[in-house]
Amino acid sequence: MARKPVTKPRKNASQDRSRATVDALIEATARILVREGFDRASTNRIAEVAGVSVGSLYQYFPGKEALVAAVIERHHQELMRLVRGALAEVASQPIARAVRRLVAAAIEAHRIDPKLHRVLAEQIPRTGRLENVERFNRENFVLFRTFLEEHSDELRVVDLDLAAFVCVTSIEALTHNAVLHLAEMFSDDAAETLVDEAARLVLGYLTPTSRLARDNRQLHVL
Amino acid sequence: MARKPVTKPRKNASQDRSRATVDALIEATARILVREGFDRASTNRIAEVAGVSVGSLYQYFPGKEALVAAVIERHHQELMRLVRGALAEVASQPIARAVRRLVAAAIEAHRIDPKLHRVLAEQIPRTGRLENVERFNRENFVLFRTFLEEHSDELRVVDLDLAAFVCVTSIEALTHNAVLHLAEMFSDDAAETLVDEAARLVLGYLTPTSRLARDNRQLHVL
DNA sequence: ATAGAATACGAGCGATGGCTCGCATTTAAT
DNA sequence: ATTAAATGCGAGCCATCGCTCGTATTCTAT
Repeated sequence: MARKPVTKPRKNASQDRSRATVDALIEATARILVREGFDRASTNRIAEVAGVSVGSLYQYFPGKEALVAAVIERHHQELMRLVRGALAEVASQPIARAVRRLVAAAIEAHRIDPKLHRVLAEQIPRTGRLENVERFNRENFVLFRTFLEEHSDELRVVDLDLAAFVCVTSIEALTHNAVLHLAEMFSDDAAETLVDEAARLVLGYLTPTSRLARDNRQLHVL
Repeated sequence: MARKPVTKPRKNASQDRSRATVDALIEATARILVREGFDRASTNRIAEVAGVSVGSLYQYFPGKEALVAAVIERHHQELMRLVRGALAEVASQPIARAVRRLVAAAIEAHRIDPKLHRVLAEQIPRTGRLENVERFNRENFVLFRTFLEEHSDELRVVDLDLAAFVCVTSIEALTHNAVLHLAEMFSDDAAETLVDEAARLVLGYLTPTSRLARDNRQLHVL
């Protein structure tokens, strides 16, 4: 096929080549998922879009599920980087400020790649090996629970597990629905309103009324 | 095929026969969805389980999607019967009581057929004709919004659309996650705790602090 | 009893999808 | 330059799926 069997030593090594193939495959999977949906994401099509043959695909991935799982994994890593960052940054701040920041982070996270997020949430069968979506929320739960522990003196709730469940579930659902249903027309303005509302929701739930009133006053001053 | 071409006039009429076929098909679809998942629910398999031939299936349903849609529809009718009932019953009560009752209804609804609910939520591609799931939540939103309107004097929120979105989303997510993740080991006791928490969450969000304190006192007395 | 309408049947067509396997090309080592 | 390992290729196998259509059965009306 190569007219001139070019003897010139080519570029980089074999490990790089295969890595590129793998990356191309994951990227292609993501693109197809976003642009054509889960159903149209056949292994043949993925390979084609990746500019790679099906055979190569099966050298690196045991099947379609693994491809999708890789996409999910990559996406979740991005999200968690954001969330973890916000949590660290906020760990020692008063709870009112902290919660606001965390909600903001949740929204940011959902705005990273909304279309992909939507496909993953709506079209991926959460069956077999693809139930990892749950693990993702588990991690959020654990992180938020430790956050609550460190602020337990500011809270009125007793059962921290329960409280973490309530908060994480609510925030996730709110941001998720907001970003996905309002879709593209989700302005920075709308985002701010949502942060206010969500923060008020979980703060009212977490903190004693006295503290809530005081914090509200302080927030308005700032 | 019939050994004795029994001349005895049989029972009921043709309309009943076809109705039975349709019912059997819907029921079979639901059963397969629950027991084997969306992927294994092929039209052939559905017909087989329904004790009916594929041909008959296609006389009453234009395709697989329609079958699934019918199952969804039936399930949602049940849910909405519950929700609507609770809302009517509670329309004129003070908001603290009302919200508690509504949350309780949401949980009841999710406990009707959790396994089916789970499959519908997790495995059905929300694409094409099957996006009706969203319409369902739309209705909840509208119902709850009018509820808020009628209690607007008891609220501190200004934007009722926004408030309805926050409440419906949170309650739905909480009950959904609770019932599905805790699965079978979701005792009546756990349900009660959840009602408390969810009610506290949205009441704290909806009502002014003064009213909240007063209502809490009242609830404890009762 | 008979005819025609309604209902049911199920073998099989055409399409698609996941995946394999034998062979080609590229790279690294000698 | 030679060789073996690594990597890539893609036609095509096999299974499944959604769905059609010609035929058989049952029901209603007369």
